[in-house]
Amino acid sequence: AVVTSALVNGNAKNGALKEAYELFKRMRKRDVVSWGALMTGYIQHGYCHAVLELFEEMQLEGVDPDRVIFLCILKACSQIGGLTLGRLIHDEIMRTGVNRDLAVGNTLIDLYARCGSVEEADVILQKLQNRDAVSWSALIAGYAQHGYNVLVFKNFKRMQEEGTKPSKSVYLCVLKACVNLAALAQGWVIHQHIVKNAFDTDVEVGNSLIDMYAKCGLPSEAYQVFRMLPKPD
RNA sequence: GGAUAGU
Repeated sequence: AVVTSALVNGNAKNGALKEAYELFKRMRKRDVVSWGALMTGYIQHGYCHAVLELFEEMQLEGVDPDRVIFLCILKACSQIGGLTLGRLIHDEIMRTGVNRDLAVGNTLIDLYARCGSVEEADVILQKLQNRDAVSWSALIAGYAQHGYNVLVFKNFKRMQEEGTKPSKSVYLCVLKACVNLAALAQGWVIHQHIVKNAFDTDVEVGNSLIDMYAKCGLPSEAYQVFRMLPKPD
């Protein structure tokens, strides 16, 4: 079962989902890891509904979910906006105690934030003892996506106050909030942060800086940033 | 032997 689960995983990750599934079906003793390997393959290729169907099937076989299964289901719910099922899974997670797991906590934050239930996402982050940069970026991305621009800034500040360095994703979200608010002064401050933390050589960050300056009414600075970006050779 | 955030 160990070897076959590894093979299922390999095939599933390479996008050979059919092969992974065939292999999986022929296993005589499938365990929770085999299910998890198959589900992560499906989720990584965007087959959310298939993951939910596999979950039904797994439960019918009497296999108890573990943290990886929960992660897959939560991610599937998050991607399809399945807040109702997500809440049910959340309840089950609370009963099993895996809610203190960092990845599970972060995925719960992502679920609620992405589905627009941002206050619930914030509550989970507050309760997550070992929250990290991913926890904050999941929350902040939710705020940015749903137009809570002021909360993007507030939480950008909060994460730094507790000593967590903003990641590239967070900077992209904050720049997006600057654009939404046409906040040039804020954008300039963020630009200084970005330079100080050496994210300015990153092409995606650079592109967002250009976008921000162009839309906030400072095309000359947009041009400067453009010129500073590394050229392909 | 399977895990979480931006594009």
